[in-house]
Amino acid sequence: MPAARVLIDGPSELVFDYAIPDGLPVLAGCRVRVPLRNKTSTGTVLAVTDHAPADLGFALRPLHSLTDPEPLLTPKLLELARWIADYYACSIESVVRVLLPEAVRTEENAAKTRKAVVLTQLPDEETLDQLAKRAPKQHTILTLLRHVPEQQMPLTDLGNAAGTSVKALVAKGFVQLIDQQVRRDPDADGVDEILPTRDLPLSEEQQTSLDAILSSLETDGGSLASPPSPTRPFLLHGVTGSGKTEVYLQAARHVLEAGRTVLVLVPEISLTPQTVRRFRARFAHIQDQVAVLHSNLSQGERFDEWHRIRKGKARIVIGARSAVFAPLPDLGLILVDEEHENSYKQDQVPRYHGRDVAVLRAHLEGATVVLGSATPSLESWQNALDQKYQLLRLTHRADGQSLPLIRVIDMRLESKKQKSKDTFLSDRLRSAIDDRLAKNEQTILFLNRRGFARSLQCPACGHVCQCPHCAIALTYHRTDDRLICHICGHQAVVPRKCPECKDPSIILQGFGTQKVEDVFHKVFPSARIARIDADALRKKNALRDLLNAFRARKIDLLIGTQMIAKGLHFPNVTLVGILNADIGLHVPDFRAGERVFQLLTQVAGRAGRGSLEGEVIVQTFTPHSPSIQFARHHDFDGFADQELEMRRQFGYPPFARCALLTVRSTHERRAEFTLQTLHRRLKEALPPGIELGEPLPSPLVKAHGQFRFQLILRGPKARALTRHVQQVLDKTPLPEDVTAVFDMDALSFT
DNA sequence: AGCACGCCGACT
DNA sequence: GTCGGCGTGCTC
Repeated sequence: MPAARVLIDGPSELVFDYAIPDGLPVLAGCRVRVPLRNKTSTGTVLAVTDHAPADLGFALRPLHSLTDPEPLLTPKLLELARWIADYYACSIESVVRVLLPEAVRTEENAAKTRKAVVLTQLPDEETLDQLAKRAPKQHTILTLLRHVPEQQMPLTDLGNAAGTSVKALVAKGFVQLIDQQVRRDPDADGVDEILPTRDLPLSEEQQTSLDAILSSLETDGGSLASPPSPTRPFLLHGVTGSGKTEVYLQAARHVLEAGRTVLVLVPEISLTPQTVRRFRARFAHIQDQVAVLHSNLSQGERFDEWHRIRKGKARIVIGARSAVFAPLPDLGLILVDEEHENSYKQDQVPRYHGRDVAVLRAHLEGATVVLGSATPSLESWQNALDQKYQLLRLTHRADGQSLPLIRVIDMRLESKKQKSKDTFLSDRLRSAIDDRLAKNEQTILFLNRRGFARSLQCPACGHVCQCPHCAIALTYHRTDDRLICHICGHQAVVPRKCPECKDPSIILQGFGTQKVEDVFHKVFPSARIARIDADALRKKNALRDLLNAFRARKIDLLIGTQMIAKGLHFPNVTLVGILNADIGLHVPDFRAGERVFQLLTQVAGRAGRGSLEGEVIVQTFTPHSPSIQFARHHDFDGFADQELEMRRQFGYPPFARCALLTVRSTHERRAEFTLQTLHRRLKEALPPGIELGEPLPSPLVKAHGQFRFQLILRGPKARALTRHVQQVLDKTPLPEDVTAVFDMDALSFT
């Protein structure tokens, strides 16, 4: 008898086999109801076999029924899940959980309905006249219904007092009450009005890129007769403002016209609304076919969007990382915007990289994948150099503007000149801002730090206020007048005197967006200044409102963190100031230089996007660092060359695969000892080529009340690395209260 | 001896 | 997650 392997719903990872009753069309990916002990549970079929496993020693119980007639997961998505489980050393169950999120599985989230009144039979004129006199309310409702589309409207739209009148009309047989399905639209409150756009004329480079993408779509068919064959992924390297989006949009149009579907990945949830709007505007005639998928949707929204996508009602899906699993049928094109962004890597199990999964999914589905960036990751860049990816380049800005002029200011000289230790505004930047204010042009100031000031340090004894749960300094937040830990959120009151030496002159160190804002109000009293960072944006829609105000030129000076580095397009911005370019350059991470280069390039790209020329002023204490110098000359190739040389020399990615094994526990000794044990076992029978790092305390020794120890593994082949670690973990029971975490292709080493 | 409670492993 | 078996320990 055939059997089904079923993953039971719920937080546990139970997988059991069930017999399939005769005639029930159970396929892998189906949702089923199964007996579990003396109850009924729901679950997902992972696989179907012809015969039950032989050595069980008991008869399989038969599964009850299918919840949906068709499988919710396609064989290709299940294959993707198996690959991810294998590659990232996690259970297939954990991957299926992501493929088929809770909100999508839960039947309570199924279609939301509301009562609607529908006109069934209009009474004759005579009756109508009578109603007008005797029951004017009923008459009004009938006349209303006559003139609305489909002659129906939601009950609530008739006002709260309509109930009795409607009841009377139902009794007379003129109207009926029905349950109307309502779509829970995640973008509903974001849409003011969408003005349709048309394809823009393309530059020569854009046209060449588009042609290459389209020809790959043609050769790989999409015809039903021949299954599509995989094509090489494209790496679209386009300088900031070069019009990558226009290439995406036109490629998407061709795919949609060919009857296939499009998946668009953006690095952050906050970037989805603007992308959705751009696609809805371009595809205005089918704008209800645009769906949004990310982890901030409500359960209902998620349910509706997911099922709309699976049924082919939504043919364009836009979302963050997890949208890579969108159940699109006939997938033709995957666009990964800002492919270098680290946020594509999930920092929980399964620790997959959205970009890499996109490449694999495209391969499995015979779709074309385009990775776009102004600053490609060195991993993707090396793949292009190796001809694994096909490189497409946009070297000019679309509007013919030149890239902004970047000036580097040596803050060491500036400090001497101004005779102050915490200078953050150079004379050059100050006069540049004055100049823009006079010309009524806009400025963006970028600062890579949250909060009012970094830390609270005693000038007498050097004591720094630290978080009791995490080994980092607390950050002072002025609006709350509190110290807050940026790792765990712990809050503390500000001490009046030093907790160590009782000196009352404890002072604030460093500077954050709030302090910068304060100082700038004093230096530029006439300027309209606003601040954008995670703290200022707790309110819903705060980001959208602020950006709208900035676009409408109600703000002269925008101060912000990372957030304003990405994808924003403001034609009137002619000056971008980077206050502290060094931040992040001195962290213990081999990708530090790459991150600073990316950040500077992206932020600088916000300047001069309109008809006016842009200028960028970079303040730094290390003006000669390669990241800063190459960014200054807009020289991605030069940066990549020297950075790749360094990576090759030291055996870092992309020339080796790199993984991180972390052990956590509330007991410091237990965590350390467990990692040492794992290290010893990993060392025994270490496959050739794998380099095993020493067990060390994590750079952030303590976080969330747990002690962390880690080791780094490197090797030429990801699979060999994963397999070895998996084998050791499988046969090493962990002590109580100890967790081990394996992160393949780790991007963060803290 | 009889019963309450809580831990722990099994659930196909 | 949830059920039930079983051991512990307290009470009748």
